[in-house]
Amino acid sequence: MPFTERSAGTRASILAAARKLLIERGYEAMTIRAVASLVGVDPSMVMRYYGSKAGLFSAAVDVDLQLGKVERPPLDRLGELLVRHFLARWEGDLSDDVLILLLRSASTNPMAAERMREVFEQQIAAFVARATGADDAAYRAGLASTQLLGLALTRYVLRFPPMVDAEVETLVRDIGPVLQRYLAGA
Amino acid sequence: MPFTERSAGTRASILAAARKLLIERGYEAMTIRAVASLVGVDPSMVMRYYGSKAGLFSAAVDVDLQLGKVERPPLDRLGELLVRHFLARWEGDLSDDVLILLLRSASTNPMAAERMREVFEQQIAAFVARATGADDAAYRAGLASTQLLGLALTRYVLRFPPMVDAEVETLVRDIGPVLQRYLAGA
DNA sequence: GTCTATAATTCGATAGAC
DNA sequence: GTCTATCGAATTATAGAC
Repeated sequence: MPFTERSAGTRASILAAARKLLIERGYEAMTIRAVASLVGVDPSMVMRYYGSKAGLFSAAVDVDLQLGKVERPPLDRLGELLVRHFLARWEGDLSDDVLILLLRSASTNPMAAERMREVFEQQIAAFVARATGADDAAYRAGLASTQLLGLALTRYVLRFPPMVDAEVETLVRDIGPVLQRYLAGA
Repeated sequence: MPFTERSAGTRASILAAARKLLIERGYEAMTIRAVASLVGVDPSMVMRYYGSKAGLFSAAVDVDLQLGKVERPPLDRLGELLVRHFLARWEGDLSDDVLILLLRSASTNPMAAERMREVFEQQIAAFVARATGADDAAYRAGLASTQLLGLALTRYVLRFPPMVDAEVETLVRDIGPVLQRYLAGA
């Protein structure tokens, strides 16, 4: 990389600003100019660091679900643990979780949709296969994804009042068993 | 309406073209120019008929879930009937169902997200209240929406392979009971 | 590394001829 | 009703001075 030590901080700030704009207003509103203005640098710097708007976007939506943290789960509590894991990530500072912004972008941006499929295959489906050893792990992971992404969609993106108002423990109580059924049910 | 008989066909064609572009490429790509070009009329005609891009968009995302067709449902088969109803709508020509394009648009467009909340309250929550009479009908409708929208998202928008490949009857078998639980469970 | 200046597009919207 | 012409604004991206 032809960049010095000094630029590392600016590069990280640009990435954070890009994520912030992506989350708040979507891909098309994440303009090079807006990102640069948010960081307080010149737009040409953003181009220099990330090559193009697409390059910046790609760097911004690199997501790690950290499902490794749910390692060695008891098979009969898998559903509950999974809802908790995702809700815990999402309930903090939203800027921390890239999955939400990827979700928002994926509806209108082919690059984001492709990345979404990669995340599903390499992280979610792989986790389910590892944790359950089921022969239909991919389909089970798919079912679980419908529920988890549907929850993220209605609570954080579409903001349906009943889903926004629901307590975390209520959601764990109601959705946990469904995930359990999808992942380890008969 | 200051428009003649003759214009009705063109007006409908414009709306269909707008929906097509919205589904395929999202809101920002649904330019007045692109819509006009698709129909084969002058861009100024689109402006004349719908006033603005926002006006065209509003007209394009007017959605009726036709939940009236699921009237008088047996309470113990509510979940199955609902999955079937939505899958039947979605499995046909996608251009027919406006909910998918509204879903795609809602992630990046505030107008679409607001419309989505209206659809939820006036059609889904209202249906659940009518069919179950539950005192927490709004929350139950919210839970059901997470599952139904999550299914639409992964199968038609993100196109996760396991969800795309799944047979309708398989989905009804696996997701029906979950909706049943959300809508009429203890 | 940082900036100015600008090229090259594309868009929504308007005015007005016919 | 249909069209041409165009304005004003915004964007990505590049070239090049310092």
